[in-house]
Amino acid sequence: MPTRTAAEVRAEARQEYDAYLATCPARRLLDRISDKWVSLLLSALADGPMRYGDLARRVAGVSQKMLTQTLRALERDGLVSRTVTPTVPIRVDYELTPLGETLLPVMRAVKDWAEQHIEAVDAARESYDSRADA
Amino acid sequence: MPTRTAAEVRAEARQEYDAYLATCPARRLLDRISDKWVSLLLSALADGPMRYGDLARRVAGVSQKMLTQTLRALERDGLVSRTVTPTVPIRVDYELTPLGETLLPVMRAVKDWAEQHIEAVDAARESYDSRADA
DNA sequence: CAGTATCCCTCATGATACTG
DNA sequence: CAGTATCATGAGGGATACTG
Repeated sequence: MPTRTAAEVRAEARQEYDAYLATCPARRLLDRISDKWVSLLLSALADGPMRYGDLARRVAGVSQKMLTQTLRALERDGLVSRTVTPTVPIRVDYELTPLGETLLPVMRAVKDWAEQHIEAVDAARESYDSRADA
Repeated sequence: MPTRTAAEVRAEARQEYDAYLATCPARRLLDRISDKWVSLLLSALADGPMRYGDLARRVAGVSQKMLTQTLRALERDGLVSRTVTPTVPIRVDYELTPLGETLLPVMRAVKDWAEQHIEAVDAARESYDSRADA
């Protein structure tokens, strides 16, 4: 009789794995940029600084909660800067940091692959589905 | 009195937005590669074909459900090929397709950015948190 | 060996309402 | 204007058990 069951061994492997994912740089970057709203906000900010309300309008469909939450995360990671002007009414500007700007080429690489190969993916998908339907 | 409330307008914007996201090539690629297990499987397969059980061991921590589900999705998208050898016991090999291999440079670009800039991100995060804690 | 089927539960997101 | 707080839901993912 083993000291640990197969399930226990796998559970432990998963924990180690999660710990690895939490520290793996590439994984962390993927998690960050693949967030639903991040790429939209970054590309909106690529054109220059924007106010909170401008972003809300530009990225129509985002809730206040997610807009704030996403911007805070980007600010925390040093990718976006937040500037408060304590006028009345208050004014807050968001802007890409130099670090944030270095991310744009990576986003572009993703976009380029997608635009070049998405048709092949769609064709493969259609082919797969037609086989499955048969 | 407006025909549509602000909430209705936003709800409609979200729908249009979701439709846009569903077709946007770059978005779809991001969704695909940022899936929790995809990058692991792709890099495992980058070294050559692997059997189902090999992948399960190599990517320790993945459940059978997610392993199968992820492989099926990759196969459907034409990124991975699945070859069944109906011996007893059955044997199934997975392998990157040529299309799947074109994805590796993109993954490398992500990895390179991460390795070059992750320290800056960590520093920003620490700085942000120490401010917040104050 | 390589899956499929089922249940369950957490977490992320969104809607809504309120505030400095 | 630019948020914060609270609540609800639903989809993703895991554990477990079963199968060709």
